[in-house]
Order: sequence, then structure tokens, then C-alpha cells
Amino acid sequence: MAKRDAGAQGSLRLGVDRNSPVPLYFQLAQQLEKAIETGGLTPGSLLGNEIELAGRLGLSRPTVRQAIQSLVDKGLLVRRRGIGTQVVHSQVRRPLALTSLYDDLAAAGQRPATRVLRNDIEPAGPRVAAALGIAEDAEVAVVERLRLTHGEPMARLTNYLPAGLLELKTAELEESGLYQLLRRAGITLHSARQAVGARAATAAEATELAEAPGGPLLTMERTAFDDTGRAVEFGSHIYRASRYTFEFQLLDRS
Amino acid sequence: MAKRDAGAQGSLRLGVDRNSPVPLYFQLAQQLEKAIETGGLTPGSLLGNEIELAGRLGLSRPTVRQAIQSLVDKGLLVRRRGIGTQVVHSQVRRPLALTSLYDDLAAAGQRPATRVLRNDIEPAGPRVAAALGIAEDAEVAVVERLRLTHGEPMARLTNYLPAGLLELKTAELEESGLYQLLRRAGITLHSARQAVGARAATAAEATELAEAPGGPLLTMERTAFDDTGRAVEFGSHIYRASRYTFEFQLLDRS
DNA sequence: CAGGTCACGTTGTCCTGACAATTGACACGG
DNA sequence: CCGTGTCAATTGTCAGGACAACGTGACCTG
Repeated sequence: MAKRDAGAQGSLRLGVDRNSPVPLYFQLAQQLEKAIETGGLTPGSLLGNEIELAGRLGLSRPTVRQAIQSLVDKGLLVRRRGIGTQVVHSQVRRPLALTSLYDDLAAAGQRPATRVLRNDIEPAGPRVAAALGIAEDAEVAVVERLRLTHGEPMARLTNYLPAGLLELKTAELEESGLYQLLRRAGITLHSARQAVGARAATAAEATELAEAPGGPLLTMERTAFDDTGRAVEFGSHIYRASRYTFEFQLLDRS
Repeated sequence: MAKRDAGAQGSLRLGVDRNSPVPLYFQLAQQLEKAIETGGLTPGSLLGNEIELAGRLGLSRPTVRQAIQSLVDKGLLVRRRGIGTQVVHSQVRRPLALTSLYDDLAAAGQRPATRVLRNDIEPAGPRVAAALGIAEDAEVAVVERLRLTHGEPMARLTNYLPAGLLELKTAELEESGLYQLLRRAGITLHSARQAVGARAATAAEATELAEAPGGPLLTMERTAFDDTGRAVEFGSHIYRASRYTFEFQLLDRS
């Protein structure tokens, strides 16, 4: 009699290029992820045991495990001891972490427009200083932007960055997102602390966003840190609740 | 001349119990995490190289790496090739994922009160069926609750669960959070999909929450899945914006 | 003194091998 | 018919070693 079925992938073509500088486990992870996305691996299907998979690919088991683990961390796979590893029954799959509004909109196929209202340098002041962990009289770059889609205002973004970190040109800010500019300057974001709330629009805000006075606004404050733990950016943003909602996926932190 | 300083922890007492059923890497990870929390390992300090650490503890390098990696995933440590592993310059440290409002409040030291407004069974209907991935005429348990703190309304929670999953007793719902009851029933949450928005309060909602009509409300919809990918719960909640904000931390998903 | 070069230390990747723990399926006995 | 024990399959954990890639700092050179 045959061994237990080694999974539903069957003739899924997998293979690694040992001459590539890309790590083997990463190559495998990418191929598996692609197979899941394209439907080559259907939700609920077993992945075939690690030993056999390693043998078939000419890899060692730890390498295969590392690839699988990275997908488990992404929430694409679930491991079950004694059973096997299976593709999670995805309903929706949206990671959405540490991206800016611009990235989100661009990914959705919309081409957002930006109007820079202000691009200055000024002393931080108590609130910004506390958020960025700097002195109150330290200088920060202040950027105020209005984000529009389909010609309609969508959000009003206010950002504070430690001065000297990066030169922000107004023209660049109208062309791409703030986070893109940061990455381009060699700053890699590592983590961020966010707070999302709501409040009624003031008269000035209502005018600016073409919303009714007293209408509901979604507020978001975020402080972003790079991998040294240094605060890189503090933003205080308001969104028209009628045109925007935050969507994200949570994974258990066990 | 001496070797490069093996890190700032120096006389930090670490050790594992090989007779414990707790995995070695987990023991080490816990001790390191505790040392970071209590200040035994100060932010920015090096952790000492993995080889030496492994030798000192009588462990192999992969085991030590696994422990360190788990803390890197949590955002507590940062690895730098050629440099070493250092404690992240923590500003704030808040995981906050996949918890219920009750959990959050309880963790904050408040003792929330719950008033169960409804606890019924009914057909799902199109909206709930789509969220849970079941048939429209399938029966679901419907729970409506009012959450109060300090005697004041805070949120109105509406939850839908597939019928037969769990017996929800009104008395239990007033005593603990829904997610606690799920865990107690052996259901382990794996992931959730959330959407956070805002809107103005209707007259009925304003009365119920003791808020001004038309006042800003924070809305949250969440579908939670267990580790088989089965939808376990769909919730549609409203919070008084004046009394609640969502706070959470993001880590880069590289 | 400035700039490039090289040695060194550290983490990244990968291999082989072994045993433990957990789950599900099946045969067996009550 | 049902409970129970046994067994096989699979992932979980751990060891020990080897080489590669990368960043730093010291050294050498111009």
C-alpha cells in the first residue's frame, strides 16, 4: 500500500537555484506563496511532509522548515503536529502594515493627488517633542498636505520629522508618498505606534475637506521608528469618515 | 588584549532547566524578555555574540538563535550582521492584537460592566452570511451588549457566531469577555480581519450611549478566524469617540 | 592627512543527524 | 456498539559543524 498522500500539490513544480544569491529558503517561500496566491495550492490542502519535500528539492529539512515558518508567520500556513502543514482557509488576505496612505491608495489602483499646504522648519513644541523623544526647542520639519482622490479631498496630513534627517522638497512631496521618500533616503522603518480615534470636524476642517461642519472625522496619530529605535516621524492626520476606513489583519501573537 | 566586550549584560544570570518540559529556546527567550523589561538589559546594549552565549549556557547555537529570533519577531531586539544583536531603543512597547475590548479594559485595571441587551438565535441574513462565509438561511447566535466603565456607557457591541459553535449563557456574558468564553470552549483564535471607521450617531444610538445625536462614533467590524480558517465570529461595534481610541503597534513585515 | 585595503568579528545560511511530543487511524476487547 | 490501547505519521526540539556575507576598525599607502 502507498504512503499517505503527500499533499494535493502533486505536480507543483518547485525547484531552487543554488547559484542565485537569493537564500534557498527564501526562494522556496516565494514559490510556495505564489502557488497559494495563484491557486496552485488550494486552501485546506496538505503541503506534504517536510522530510519528503526536502528530499524532493535536494534541500535539508531545516531549510524547508525555515521557508514554511516564514509563511506561517505571514498567516498563510498552519502547522499541526501529527497532521501536517496546510494552507489556511483564506477569506481575505491583507497584511497592511507600516504603509502610508499614499501606498495604500496606489495599491488600490487610484492615483492620489497631493497638495502641499506647508513645508517649514520650526521648534518642536511640547506635544511633538514628546512624541519624537527630542527637546522641545529642537527644530523639526513640518509638512501639511491635503490628499485628494477623484478631485475630492480625502484627508489632511500633518507630519513632523526631526530636522536634518532628510531634505523634503515640496515638488517631491507632491509626486510620491512620504514613506517612499524616507525609504529612498536609506531610512528603513521598523515599527510604529498608532492611535485611531474619531471626532467632529471644526469649521475650518470642514471647509478644507469639503465636509459638513460637525461631521465625523477619523483621526490617526502615528509615531514611526527606524531599526535603531530612533523616532523618525510623527504624524497627526484626519480623514473624512465618509470616504475612508482603516482595514487590517491581525495575527495571534503566541 | 581582551576580546571585544561580550555585551553589557555581564553578570546577568541566565540558565536553563533541562528537566523542564518548557522548550529550552523558550526558557531563554522568557529570561531575556524579562531582563529587558526589568532593565537588566538596557536599550541599545549589545547582547553578546551567539556562539559565546551558547557556550556559556551549554546550548547549541541554533537554540540560542531561535530564542533571539522570537524576540526579534516581537520587536524587542534587532540583529545587525557584523555588529551584533542589540536591545531596541524602546519608546513604547505594546503588542495589542486579537484581544477583545474586555481584555483591554481589564488589562488597564478597569473593571468593565456588561449589560446584555439580546441573546438570540436567528437566520444569518446576507451581510452576516457573507462575513462568516455561511449560507444566508443558516442560523447564527446574536449577542448585543452594552459595555460600561465607571457607570458610563462606552460601547455597543453586536456579535454573530455560527449556531452550534458554543452555548452562550447571558450570565456568563455579563461576567467575562466573549473571547474568554471562546478560549474556554477550546476555540483558539488565529487571525482576524478588521475595519475601523467613523460616523455620526443616530438618535437611537445617541440615547443608548448617552452621547449627543450626530456626535462622532468610532466603528469597528471584525471577523475572527480559528486556526482552521473557519470564521468563528463577526462583530459590528460602535464606540463613543470621546471615550475610546484604538492603539496598536505595527512591525515591518519584511 | 586622506583614502583605500585588509583582517577580524558577527550574524546569515545551510547541512546532517537524532529523539520527543502529539495527533489520527485502526485493531482489539469489553 | 463503544471505548481503549497501540501504532504510524508528522511536526517540534536540539545538537554540532561549516562556510558565506557583511560591517567595522585598524592598518597601510599615497
